[in-house]
Amino acid sequence: MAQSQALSDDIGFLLSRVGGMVLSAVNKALVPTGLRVRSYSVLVLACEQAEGVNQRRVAATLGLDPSQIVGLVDELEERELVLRTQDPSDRRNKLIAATEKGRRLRDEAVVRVEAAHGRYFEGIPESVMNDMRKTLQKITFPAATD
Amino acid sequence: MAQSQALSDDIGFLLSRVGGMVLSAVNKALVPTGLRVRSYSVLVLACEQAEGVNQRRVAATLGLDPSQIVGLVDELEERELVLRTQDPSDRRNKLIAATEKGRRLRDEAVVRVEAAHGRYFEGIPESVMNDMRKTLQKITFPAATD
DNA sequence: TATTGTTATACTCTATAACTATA
DNA sequence: TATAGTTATAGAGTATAACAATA
Repeated sequence: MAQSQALSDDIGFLLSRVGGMVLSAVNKALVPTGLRVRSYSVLVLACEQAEGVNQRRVAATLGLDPSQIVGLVDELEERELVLRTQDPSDRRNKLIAATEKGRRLRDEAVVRVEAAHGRYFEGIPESVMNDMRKTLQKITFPAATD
Repeated sequence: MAQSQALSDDIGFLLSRVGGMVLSAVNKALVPTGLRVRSYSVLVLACEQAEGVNQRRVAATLGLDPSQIVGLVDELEERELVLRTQDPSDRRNKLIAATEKGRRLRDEAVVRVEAAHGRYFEGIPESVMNDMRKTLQKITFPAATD
């Protein structure tokens, strides 16, 4: 069966292909905000916890090397969208927390991102989207047993 | 609803994330063949049609710019895995066709790729995988109304 | 000794424009 | 003039190793 499988039936090919399409569409949709997918993702994570997230956790969630987070946070910090503070309980940690300005930009950006997604996923049944979401979450975060 | 959505529920994020994971796993699995995902994909397409595919079609299927195909085909041609011949019916076209050596390497590579996929997708119900495959195909190739 | 964040570097991938040959 | 392939180049993303501060 592997022998006769066409490339267009290959699930890995399809995932990478659609992932790439969505990524570049979202990058285009984000142009007016001055964000890109990477910096947008960091900002969204910073908004999720009032006390802030440490860079290690951001790196793990995004699947990036911690060294790549530095520049992204630098950029957001310069625009005053996030604050980088030292964790008092462990001074090696830095906590990245969104500012009010950051939250406002995130809200605007989320709308743009959703609109970009819409173009790709409209017409697909809700149940199929939910199954796909759960499957992808299981693969991305195997620890979370849900 | 958009406002409260966490990044880990974002379907675009999940697709890009898993797409990237699979891509890099497949690249690692392909090391013994001397292929990478890109050149592997071109080889598989070249095997699909005995008469060969033109580079424009390869570019469209892979979602790449035609200029990026040139180097990939060069590489495969140097290893005698494909032949690049001129289409007699339209001499602007070049047809990329797999050699016997190319087909043998493809067969070996497919096995490695399937094994790499297995690690990510094992335990996911067949029906869910089929729905996901169909959904992704619909997004990638909207023309094929299937 | 191990961990967080940082810096630096080299490599791959991506996007774009311009050129040639054919139609 | 339009299309297939090619070349060249700049920018973005990726991977790795080494370092300082802290635990």
